[in-house]
Amino acid sequence: MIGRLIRKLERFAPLSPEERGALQSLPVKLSEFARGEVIVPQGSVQQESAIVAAGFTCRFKILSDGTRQIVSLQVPGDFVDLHAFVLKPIDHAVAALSQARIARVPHLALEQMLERHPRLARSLMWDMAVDGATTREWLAIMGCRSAYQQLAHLFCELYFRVDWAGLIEDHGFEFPMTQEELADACGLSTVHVNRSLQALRKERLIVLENRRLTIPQINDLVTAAEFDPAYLHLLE
Amino acid sequence: MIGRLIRKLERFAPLSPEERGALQSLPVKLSEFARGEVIVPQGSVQQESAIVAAGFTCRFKILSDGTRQIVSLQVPGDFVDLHAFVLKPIDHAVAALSQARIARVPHLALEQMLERHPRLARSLMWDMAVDGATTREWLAIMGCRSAYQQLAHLFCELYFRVDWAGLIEDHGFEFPMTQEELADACGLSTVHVNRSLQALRKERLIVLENRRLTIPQINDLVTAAEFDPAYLHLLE
DNA sequence: CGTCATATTGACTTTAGTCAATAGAAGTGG
DNA sequence: CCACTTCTATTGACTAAAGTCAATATGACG
Repeated sequence: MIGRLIRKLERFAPLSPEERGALQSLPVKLSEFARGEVIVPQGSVQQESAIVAAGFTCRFKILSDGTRQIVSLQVPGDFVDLHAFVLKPIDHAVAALSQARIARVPHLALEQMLERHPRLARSLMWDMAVDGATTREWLAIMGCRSAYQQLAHLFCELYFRVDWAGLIEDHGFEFPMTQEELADACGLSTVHVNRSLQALRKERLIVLENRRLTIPQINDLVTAAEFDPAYLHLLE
Repeated sequence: MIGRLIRKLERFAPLSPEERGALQSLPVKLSEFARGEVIVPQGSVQQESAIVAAGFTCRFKILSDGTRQIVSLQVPGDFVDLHAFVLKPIDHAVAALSQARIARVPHLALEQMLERHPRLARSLMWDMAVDGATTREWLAIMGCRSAYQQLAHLFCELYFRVDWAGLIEDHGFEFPMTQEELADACGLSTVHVNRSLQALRKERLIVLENRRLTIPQINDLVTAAEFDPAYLHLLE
C-alpha cells in the first residue's frame, strides 16, 4: 500500500533505501469507508493524513448556500490530504466515491520521519505541487471549456491516472461517480451533464454503463478534450 | 523584502532567530517588470523562484486553443512560484499585472537552507498549502457562483490580502487589472464583466476608477460575495 | 412489491457569450 | 502641442450555452 506511494514519489526523485524504509515503516491505520461516507469533515483539524489504498475519493467544498463543488479526485496511491499536515483547519471535506480502503498516517509520524530524512520533505512538496497543478488545470478547464469538453477532460485525466495505477482493464475501469457527482465536479447541472454524456456516447468516445467507464480509443477522447497529460507529471 | 515573507511564514509557526537569519540571508536578485511583461514562461524549467517585492502579478495558463485563464494573483510578500522548486517544468506562466519588483531566489539556495534548517520545510509546505487552498476556493466559486458574486469574491480576497500586506489606504488600493484580465480570471467574457461591474457600482459596493479600487464598506461586499476569509489563513 | 436513488426527457427561462459599433483614455511620434 | 494609433470601456442587439422545473423512466434493493 505504501509501496504505491513510494512508486509515485519516485516519479519526482529516486529514494535511498533508508528513505524507502522510513516510508514503509510509517505507522498506518487502515479503515474501510462505504460509498458516500465522509472521511474528513470540512473545517476540521486533522492529526493525520489519509492515503487511498483502494477505491476512489474526492475532496469537496460546501459553500454557504449549500451548493457543493468537488475540487479533486483521488485514485489508489494518492494522498488525499497531505496538506492537512500543515493546513489546520482544513478548507474542504473528503468523502468516499466508492467503497474505499483508507490508510491514515499520523502527522507526528510524518514529522519524525522528516526529522530523520529531511530530503523526503522535497518529495512531499512535489506531491503537493502536482496536486496544485491539477487543481489549476481544473480551474483553467472550467473557465475556458464547454461542458462537453470538461467531461471529456475529466475522463481523460482519470484514465491516465488509473492507468498509471495499473487498474485499467480492457480499456476501462470501475467508475463510481453518479451524474450528480460529475455535475458537482464540473460546476454544471445534472441535466446538462446527462445531455453532454449522451453527446460523448453518440460520438463513441465513451461507454459508461453499470458503473464502469470504457474509453475504446483514448486518443480520440484526448483529441476531443484537447487533453495534455503533462500536468500530471506521470513520467519523465 | 524578505521581511514580508518572514512575517507571512510566521502566520504558520514562529521561526527561530537562526531560521529568520537563514531566510534573511537568502541571495536574491531584484528586477523590475513592466505591466504585462512575462516573468516566467509556461512550460519552462526554472532554477529559481520569485517573490513579489512590489506590485501585482498573476499566474495564468494558455490553453491549446489560445484562451487564457488567470489562476491566481500575488500581492507583495507572496511567493509567485514556490512550487517551481520541485515542479519542473512548470504548468503555467507568470506575468506582471502592474509595474512590479521581483526578487528571485535560486533553488540551490533554498535547498541549502533546508539542509541546515529542515524545519523550514514545513513553513514552505504551509505556504504551498495556503496557495492550494486559494486555488480550491477559486474553483468552488467559479463552479457555483454568478459572475456578480465571482467578481465580488475576487475583490474581497484581494482587499483582505492587500490589507494584510499593509497597503490599504482610505478603503482602497491601486488596482491595475483591466476588465479583460478580470474576465480571464473569472472565466467570463469582457462584456459580461463590464455589466457585472456596473451592477456592483450601482449597489455602491465598489468604486473602480483610475486604476484604483475602493471598497467603501468591506462588510457589505463580504455579505454580497458570501465571502469567508478563513481559507486565506491570515490570522489565528 | 414498493421505495429510493439515479437517469432521462421535454419545455421553458436565465445567464452569459458574440458581434459590432462607439466612446474615452492613454500613449507616441512628429 | 497636436494628430494618430492603440488600448480599454461601454452599449445595443442578438445568439447560444447552460440552468430550472417537472414528469417519467429505470434500476437496485430490502
